[in-house]
Amino acid sequence: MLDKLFDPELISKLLVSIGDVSEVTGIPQRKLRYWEDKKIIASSGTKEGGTRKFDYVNIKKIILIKELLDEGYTLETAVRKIDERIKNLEEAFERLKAKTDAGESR
Amino acid sequence: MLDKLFDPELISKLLVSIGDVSEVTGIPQRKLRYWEDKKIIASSGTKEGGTRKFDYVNIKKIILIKELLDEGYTLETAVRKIDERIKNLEEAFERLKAKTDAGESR
DNA sequence: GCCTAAATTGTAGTTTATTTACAATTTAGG
DNA sequence: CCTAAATTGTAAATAAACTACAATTTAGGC
Repeated sequence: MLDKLFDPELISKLLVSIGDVSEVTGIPQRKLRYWEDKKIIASSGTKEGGTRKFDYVNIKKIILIKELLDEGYTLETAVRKIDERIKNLEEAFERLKAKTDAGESR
Repeated sequence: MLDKLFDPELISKLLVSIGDVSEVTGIPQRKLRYWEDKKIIASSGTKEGGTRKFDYVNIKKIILIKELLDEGYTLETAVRKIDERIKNLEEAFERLKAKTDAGESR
């Protein structure tokens, strides 16, 4: 039972405002916008002319970058170092979503 | 590896605006506010005089209620029927968070 | 120490999103 | 048809976020 607890389909649809991402991660909004400009992170579900929204994977990415920056890496290096992990995370997510789509309990 | 994929600590901090919850669930904003007035759902992380934010569990609850309403149940009955499931969901969440806090990998 | 590129930050003015608080309307069942 | 539950409408006010300028700070190389 426990209906899946973590429903990847739903989790991937949870979009968080920049203000709340800033609170959760401890990264200032201004810096988040800068990182997005530099294509380091991406906002999603943002409608034309609307406000930014970040999803779970990108928020996780922000947290990982922050950790490496605190360890003294440059932005570029930090991003490169977590690149693989993020890729894995995304793929694992997609696999889980696909599996859910493919039926199973409700 | 795959650093936990679903980090319950993080997931429970993802707060979604009423507009986005409305989009995800298909329930009009007006109705969500009404349900909150009736104490059926709760918004969290809402700062005094600020805007509502909904967390994963409440969004899941909204979806479950919607399903039962579509099956013809009244609001009250729907809520009563999912009550147990939601309680289990919350508890499972807390257990997972506690386990994460208690150390383990990073 | 000085120079450069990277990294971060500041903010005014504008736009988008949400709120409250009033009330009206619709729906289901006895 | 009547009542209570359920839903909906909206104006005016407020909160939150946006952009687009540019300035500042930091880290390394020489």
